[in-house]
Order: sequence, then structure tokens, then C-alpha cells
Amino acid sequence: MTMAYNLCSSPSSPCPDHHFLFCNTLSAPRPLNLTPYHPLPKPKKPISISPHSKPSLQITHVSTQNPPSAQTPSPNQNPDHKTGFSSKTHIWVNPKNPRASQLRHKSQNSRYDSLVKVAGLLNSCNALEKDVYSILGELGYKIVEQDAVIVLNNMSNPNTAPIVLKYFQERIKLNKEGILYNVTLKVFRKCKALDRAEKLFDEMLERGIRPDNVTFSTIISCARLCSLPKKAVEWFEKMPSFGCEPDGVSFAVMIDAYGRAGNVEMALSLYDRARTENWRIDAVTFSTVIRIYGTSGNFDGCLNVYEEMKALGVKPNLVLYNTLLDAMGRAKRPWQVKTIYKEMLNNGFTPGWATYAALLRAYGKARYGEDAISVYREMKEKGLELNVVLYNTLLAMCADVGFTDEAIDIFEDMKSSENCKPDSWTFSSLVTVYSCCGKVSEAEDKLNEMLDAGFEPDIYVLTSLIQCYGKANRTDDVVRTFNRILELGITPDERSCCCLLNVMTQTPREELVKLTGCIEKANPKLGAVVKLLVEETNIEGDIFKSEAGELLDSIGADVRKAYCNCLIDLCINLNLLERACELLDLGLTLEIYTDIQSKSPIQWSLHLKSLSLGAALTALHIWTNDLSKVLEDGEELPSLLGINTGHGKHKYSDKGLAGVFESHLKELNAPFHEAPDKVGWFFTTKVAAKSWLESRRSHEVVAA
DNA sequence: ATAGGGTTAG
Repeated sequence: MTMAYNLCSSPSSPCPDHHFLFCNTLSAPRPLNLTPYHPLPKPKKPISISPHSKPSLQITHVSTQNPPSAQTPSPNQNPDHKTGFSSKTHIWVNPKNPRASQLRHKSQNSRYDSLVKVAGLLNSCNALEKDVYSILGELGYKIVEQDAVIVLNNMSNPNTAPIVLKYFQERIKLNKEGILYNVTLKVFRKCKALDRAEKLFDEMLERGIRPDNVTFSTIISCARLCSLPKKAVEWFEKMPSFGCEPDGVSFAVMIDAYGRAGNVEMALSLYDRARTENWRIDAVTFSTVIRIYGTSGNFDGCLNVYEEMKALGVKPNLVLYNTLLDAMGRAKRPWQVKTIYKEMLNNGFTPGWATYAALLRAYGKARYGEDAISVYREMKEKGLELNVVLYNTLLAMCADVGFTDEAIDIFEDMKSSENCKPDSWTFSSLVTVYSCCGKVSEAEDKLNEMLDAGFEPDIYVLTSLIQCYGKANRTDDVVRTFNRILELGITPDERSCCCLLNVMTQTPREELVKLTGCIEKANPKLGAVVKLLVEETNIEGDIFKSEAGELLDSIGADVRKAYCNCLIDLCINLNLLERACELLDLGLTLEIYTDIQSKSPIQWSLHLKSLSLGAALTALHIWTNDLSKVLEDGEELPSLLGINTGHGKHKYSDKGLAGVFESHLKELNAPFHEAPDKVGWFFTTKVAAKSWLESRRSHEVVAA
């Protein structure tokens, strides 16, 4: 017998234009070069790897020389051959046709699937030689090394895996025993069992099997997964003594190990070494390095690595794009996220779940409400499920930008989804949603819904509710809710104190005393500072400033600006402009506020983005004083003066700073006018500013 | 899928 497939390439052939692969639906003869492995000597009978399947359906008739059934005619004998028609039992497939490879895959799949099934049985059986061997016995005698690799590679039970290894060692003539050890190491890695991996390594040496780079990278990544970076280093350093030169993958694993351990410096120095030693660094390694830069907050580092990669001619892959998108999201650079995402689509990549998750996180964090919602819709259209974290990210964004209706829809969708349930984060975002639009009873309903769902009230949801009552000027309910926090044994945190402080900025003067009591209980230091303001205590020199400075030093960097903004707002409400200036000055000294004023030869600017209204007015007051001083000193103003209020996506504010600020500028008769083409900018000319500042000064003189 | 590295967060 010659070939079981027929190449009809001769001009006289009935099918001159095509090469046909002769396929039989019962037996699947196939070209030799496609045979995945070569069991030698060739079995006379098909190897039964799947005990339950009929011989005729087995995939082991891969040997083209050995059709499994004598009844199967060879193509040359096939009476239908010349006509090109298939008989009932045969189909003709062009080998260049995708169908041919589909059929090949199908036949391989059943073998692979059977071996995977066996691996599944071994994962859940007792770790007894008797039980393990009995399952493996089903494979029959004619198992080959590759079968053993597939079985072990699909295992996850660290107790049965060594017995399986032993079985194969006994039954198969192994040419590459090291491979079997390496896949068994992978099982231990899956279970984060470094001690077992190390034991197996010793056993390997005892049997005289030489470890290779695969062995080491598997053990190193196991140590990484176990969060044992020192062990990872130890194994990495062992490599040369076993004659193993670390290669690209070894470096990649070590870079990741250092990165996960928080040792950014070592990770990056290895990356440097890999570069200077001219290792071919691939996209996987680059994405690891980008992730390390991203999690350590060096976002420009991410982009530099990305540029380096492109310069080296390495093509980005989907994971790399996902990592980069995630990093730019953390960096709060949604515009960069958009650019990179566009590039990714242009390069033909299809976004996956991780891509959408990165986009949602980026847009949510940056309060790009419309963009976040459209990502959400796209995910729903594609049938991609969101998890709790993603839903909560969306809902938090809705609360931030005031998307009430969207939040309600998303919450309904979340409740109807199978795999995820609202948690206390969800409810607290919803309470915030209602609190922002002043719907007190709806906010209370959400708290009750949360309790009905079996959650304990927590600091987050109660803080959101305090915010809600505060906005509605229900001071007694604020106090009641705050006391509830204390009664539950919860210690108020920085955010809840900040919330109380924010409520104070919206509360009439006569009710403030009720809230100072709460704040004193929550944070005595803050209580003392607030009391100095509310009681309008006259104190000497810099005592207030030093008290406030001590307070701001004692709290986390993430809430410092919020505290400072609230305290200044409180001052403005209480007509304590001097105190407000002291606080703003303190904020500048402590670098809570930076770059409020800037100067270029043609334009001086006041940047009020991220300042509260009170802080913005205080900054304006100081700026105008500074400008007056310039005139007094006989110096020149630039031709243009600008105030930037930002685009106004502020939490808990309907219009944003820009809207409110405009009316204040009018009140002050300040000649600034909103720029039609630059959102959030107010401009005036040197001439107008000069006359305004001079008239202001003469008023002051009159007042004095 | 068929011996080694990467994307899941608030």
C-alpha cells in the first residue's frame, strides 16, 4: 500500500486543478507530516486510549500506512475515485481547504479530550497507587511519551501527580524524562506547592535527570506565585551551576518575580541587563515591565518601554495593549487610553474582557461618563459579563458625575445577572447617586434594601447617607447617622471626617455646633481646628496655622486637599477671609496646591482646577492683591490675563466651578469674560485689568 | 491544548 491520500496532480487526473485529500469519515488517514507523533513500531491494532469509544471512532488510525479496517478501500481502489464523487463512507477534501485541517483537529481532539478526561479523573481520585494505576490502566499498553505529557499537563492534584509520574516512568520507555518532570513541576506550581517542587527537583537529580531552563523557570515562577521572591532569586542564581544559561524566559520570569515582590529596582535592573546583553525581548516581557512601571506609578516609564519595544521591531500583542491601557487608566490619562485603544483596533486586535475592564476603569476613574457607559453597552452587546468590581466602578462613576437614570438601569441589570450580586460598595454608590440629586427617601430605601439583602451597615454607606442628609440640610439626621456609626463600634475614618467637614460647609451657622461635637469625637485634632474657626477664637500669631498644619500632616495624602478645601470653604462662609488665606498659604507650603499661579511673557494665569469655590475665591483674592502690588511697584502687566476654572466635573456640584465662579466675578465687577472657544477659561486684557484693579484700590481707600 | 514567562482592578 502506498499513500492513503491521493495527490491528483497529473494532467490526466480527473481533478487537475485541485489536490485532494482522501478522507474517510470512519478512519481518518492523513499525510505523514501531519502526524503529531510516531508510535513505533506501528500498532497492528489501534491503541485504545479511550476505553469507552468504539474502535472505529478512534483517532489512532493516524498512521496512513495502516488503515484500521481492511474494508476501507485505498483511493486507488476506490471505485468512486475516478469520478471524484465520494461514496457514502468517504468524503473528498482539498488539503488546502480549511475543512481538511478541521477534520484533522477533530480527530486529534478526541484523543486529546480522552487524555484530558483521564487527567480529570486522576485529579479527583484518592492518592493511592491502586486507584491511580487503575485509572491509568484504562489507557492501555500502547501509550507514548506524549500521552504522558498531556495527562500530567492537565493535572492539578499535587498528591496524585507524583504517582502518575511514577506509573509512566515504569510503563514507558522515556527518551525525554526531563519533560515529564517539568510538567509535574507545573502541577505543583498550580497548587503553589514550592516545597513539593523542590523535593521533585532533588528526585530528578537522584535519577540522573539534568534540569534545564524549563525546569528552573517553572520553579522560579512557582516561587513567585508563592510570594517568595528570595527563593526565586536563589533558584535563578543556581542555574549556572547546573550548566544552564538564563535565557529570555528566565529573565522574564525573574523580572516578574521581582516586580510582584515590590522590588521594582531589581526588576528594572534585570530588564536593563536583558537589554544590554542583547536578549531578544518579546512582547510578554515588555508587558511585564510595563505592568511593573504602571503599578509603581511611573506612567511615563510605561510609555518609554512601549516606545523602546516598537523601536526594536517587536509587535505588541493583545495582553500588552491591555496592560498599557490599564496603566494609562491608573495614570488618569483617559485621552492616552483612547489613542492607544484606537491604535490597537487599527492593528486588527479584537478587544477582550480585560480590554473592556481596563477601559471601564480608566473612564470611570476619569469621570468620562459617556465613554464608560458606551464601553458598558458594547460589553452587553457582545454578551460579556461584568463582575461586581466592574459594576461598582460604573456605579461609582455614575455617582461622581450624577448619572442617576443610568445608575438605576445598571443596578437593575446587575441584579438580574447570574454571577454577581450587589455588595455594600454597590449600595453605598447608589446612596451617593440619590444623595447627589437630593432624593433623601430613595437613599434611605437603598440603605434598607442593603440591610434586607443581609449586609451590615458599614462606614461607606453610612458616610454616603450623612452626605445625603447634609445636602438636604437635615442636620439632626446627620448627627443621628454619625452616632449610629459609633454605636456600631465603627471608628470613623478620614473619609467620614471629611464628609462631616463637607456637610459643615453647607450648614447654617446656628447649627454648626451640633456638627463640631461629632467632629471632635471623630478626630480631636480636626475638632480643635474647626472649633477655632466656628467659635471665631482670636488667637495670637501663627497658632491657628500651626494647628492646621499639624492636622494636615497627620492625615493621608489622598484626603489632604479635600480637608483643606472644606476648611477654606468654612472660613469663607464664616467671613474669615484672613483664616482662608492662611489655609491656602499652608496648602501651598505643604504642596497640597501646586501651580495655582503661572506666568508667561504674554499671559499670566490663575489655575483653579480642583479647588473648591471657597478656595478658588481665596486664590482669586490673593492673585488680585498680587496684581495690584505689581501695579503699585510700577511694573507692567502682560497683555493677557486668564483664569482657568477647569471643565467642571466636580462631585456634588451641579454646575461645576465655572458656572458658580462666573457670577462671583460679576459681583466683584471683575472684567473677565468666558472664552467661547476654551472651556473653563475666563480672560481679560491688560487695559481692562488695570482699570479694574485701580478702581478696586480707590474703593478700598474710601472704605478705609 | 500538546514541557517554561504576561492582563482581575475598588
